[in-house]
Amino acid sequence: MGLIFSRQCEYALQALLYLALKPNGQMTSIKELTKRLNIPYHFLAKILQDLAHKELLHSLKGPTGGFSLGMPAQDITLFHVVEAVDGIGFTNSCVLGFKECSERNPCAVHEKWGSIRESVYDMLVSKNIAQMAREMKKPEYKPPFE
Amino acid sequence: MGLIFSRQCEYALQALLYLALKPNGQMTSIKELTKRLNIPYHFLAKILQDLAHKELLHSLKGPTGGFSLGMPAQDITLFHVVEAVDGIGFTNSCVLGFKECSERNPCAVHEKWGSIRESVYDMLVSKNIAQMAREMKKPEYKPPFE
DNA sequence: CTTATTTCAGAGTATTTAGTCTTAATTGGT
DNA sequence: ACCAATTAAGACTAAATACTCTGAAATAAG
Repeated sequence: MGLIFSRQCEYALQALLYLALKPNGQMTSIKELTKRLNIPYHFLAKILQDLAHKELLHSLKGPTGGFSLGMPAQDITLFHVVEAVDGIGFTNSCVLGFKECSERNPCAVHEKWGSIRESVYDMLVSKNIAQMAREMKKPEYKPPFE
Repeated sequence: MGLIFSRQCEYALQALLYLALKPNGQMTSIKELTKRLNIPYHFLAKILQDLAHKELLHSLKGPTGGFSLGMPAQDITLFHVVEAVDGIGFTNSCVLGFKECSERNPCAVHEKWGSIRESVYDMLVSKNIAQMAREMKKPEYKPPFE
């Protein structure tokens, strides 16, 4: 049912966005994240663990421990996250599910879908989470983590 | 993993397209369909059964029985099929998974995604399976059912 | 050194989606 | 009437995804 991205990926994006709003290097606990983002505790823990392995996050144990971004927020695009969590199979698969779909051998919506796919790709690479976090700070935006 | 549509939906689309190439009212057996489309027999049987319940297909038992389109091919759009099989949740859900995402309270990619979603919708309603089937008949197009 | 707090790791459960199997019902042809 | 071919139906298994639980390891603070 998840539209394009898995729920896991959505949660990852939400968490990274939340962390991007924090002062540089400040650690944030899973507890705080799940409380604000309304994501199941242990599930989020798994996801963050995974993101740490993939170096998108830095983690520290013990009291005062938690997670922080593994690199500058402006260097992390939506694409990075999606790639890390869901993979990028969508960039070359046929909407109708035909295995043999290609330029030479297109399905009936091959071209139309091609341009839509480009738009999606553009959206993913043109947005970094620093920008996005800033936009979400605007007063008229009531963030999901409130 | 399924890009946008479930595998079930992809199979349904492929089957309907195949049937749209058949002379009006001619019955086609599951056996023929699975052979040509390379879809697991019993799974396709379930899917077709379901499409028959939803009146997109007409079915007949017995020898010479099988399935045929439940209405003229030019009246069936991609949207009809997707709606029947997967539902149309994608028309109003947030890419980032925020529940509260709306015009008043947009996420950081709300507008960009909005226009992409419109393109997808356009693609789905502008194509009927008669057209699509015709395009697939072109000699340079090697259909998936060969 | 002890303790409280936190992530880490791995096993376990639940739900959904994908796919299978078996038996019954229908129907055309002989 | 009979037979063979076909869909109908429902229970079943498999795999993927979503989510939970428990115990261990790290570490900051007293």
